[in-house]
Amino acid sequence: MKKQKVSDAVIHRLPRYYRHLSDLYNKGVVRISSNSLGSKMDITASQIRQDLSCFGEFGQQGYGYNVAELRSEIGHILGIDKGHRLIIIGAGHLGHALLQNFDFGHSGFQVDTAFDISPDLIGTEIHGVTIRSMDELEDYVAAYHPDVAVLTVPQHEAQPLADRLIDMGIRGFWNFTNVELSTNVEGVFFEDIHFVDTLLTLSYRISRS
Amino acid sequence: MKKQKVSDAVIHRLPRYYRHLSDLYNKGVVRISSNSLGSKMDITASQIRQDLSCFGEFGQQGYGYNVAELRSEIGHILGIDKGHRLIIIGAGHLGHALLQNFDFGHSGFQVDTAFDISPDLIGTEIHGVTIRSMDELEDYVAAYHPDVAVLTVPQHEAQPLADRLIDMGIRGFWNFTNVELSTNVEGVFFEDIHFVDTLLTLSYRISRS
DNA sequence: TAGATTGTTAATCGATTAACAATC
DNA sequence: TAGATTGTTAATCGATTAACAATC
Repeated sequence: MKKQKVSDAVIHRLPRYYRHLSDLYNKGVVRISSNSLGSKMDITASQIRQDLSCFGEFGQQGYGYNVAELRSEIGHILGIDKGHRLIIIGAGHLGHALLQNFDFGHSGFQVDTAFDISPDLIGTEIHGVTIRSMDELEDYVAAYHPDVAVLTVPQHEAQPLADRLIDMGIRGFWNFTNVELSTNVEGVFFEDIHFVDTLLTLSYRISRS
Repeated sequence: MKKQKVSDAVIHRLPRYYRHLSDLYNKGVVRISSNSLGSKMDITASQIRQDLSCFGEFGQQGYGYNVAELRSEIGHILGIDKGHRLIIIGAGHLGHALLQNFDFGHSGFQVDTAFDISPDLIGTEIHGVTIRSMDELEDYVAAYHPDVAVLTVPQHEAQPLADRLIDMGIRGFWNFTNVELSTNVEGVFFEDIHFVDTLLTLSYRISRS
């Protein structure tokens, strides 16, 4: 096992490995070689073995990898078994959609609660999750210290809100507003979902074919 | 101007350039050097000049780039002025959220119509867009040939639906289901939004800090 | 003109692929 | 045992950065 900094390229492939292995697992496939997994995922066998070698030795010569085992190892590397907890800030259409459709448990996250400013929503439940007033945010975070905040708020509120939450100790942001968040606090991570960017990439591709 | 295949890395940075230039433009900034833009975006000036050189010469020695002009050039490269048209398939929570919150026009797209199977939704309007029955899909696409389909349908329906739409002539898919779509038809592009993957990346990062 | 900054060529760095000894 | 397939080292490829002549 090599012990070096794991590159972003590798990190971004991990969820994809996990997804494909889960797929095989659900189909009842027991073992797979880097070669077959590679053709399924359309990457080289070399790359798979190289990627995995960042984290350990999970295969067996002459046999390949046990699907259930490799899946669980990668899940572990991704922190799926850490019991991370998150709060959702903004229960508008998008927050609502996430609460209703997204299987957080599947990624090892537990949704603690949601916050909104709308009096109509405060006190109601969506998919078993209580919507609280933004006024309770400070107290709630202080009492239960969730790990991650999901931001589905208006664009201009995102950065000041993130700064507030970082002060309260939140370490991860799943950011659905179309701004790039930043901080100089160590150990805080942002995952920005830029819908616009992906649509523009698509626009680029269909524009020149 | 070099004329080679533009790498994926470059293509994925284009929307980000566009976003930052729009930002500067809205703030009234008239000119910017690759150096200042680089520090704003946290990339090297070299990379910016190298990236832009794939598409033409947009700057002026000793001056830098005119913000409005460069923004408009990149918008043009991205196909923002092509008048692409799209349809939304699935008007559940997520489709609804996109219709209500997402400014398609901003990316140069026009939302033609949406489709759903729910009798409660069919015939209603969301944000000025009519929801039609899935039964009308074939006829509608044949008559108006939209360019892109947004898929916010259940996972297992995504690939067969995509195949159908490709047959009808759709060239681009903005896919919000958690499966990787594929086809062997030439000139069809998929932009898969994997919510799970990004959340798992975040999980990875907060798990080891 | 002098200073600034481009576009491009060359150098470096890192990521992907190939090769192969080790071994199940 | 023979065949298959790993983990790792070496080779290649491509992307990023540095350098600089051209020139506004």
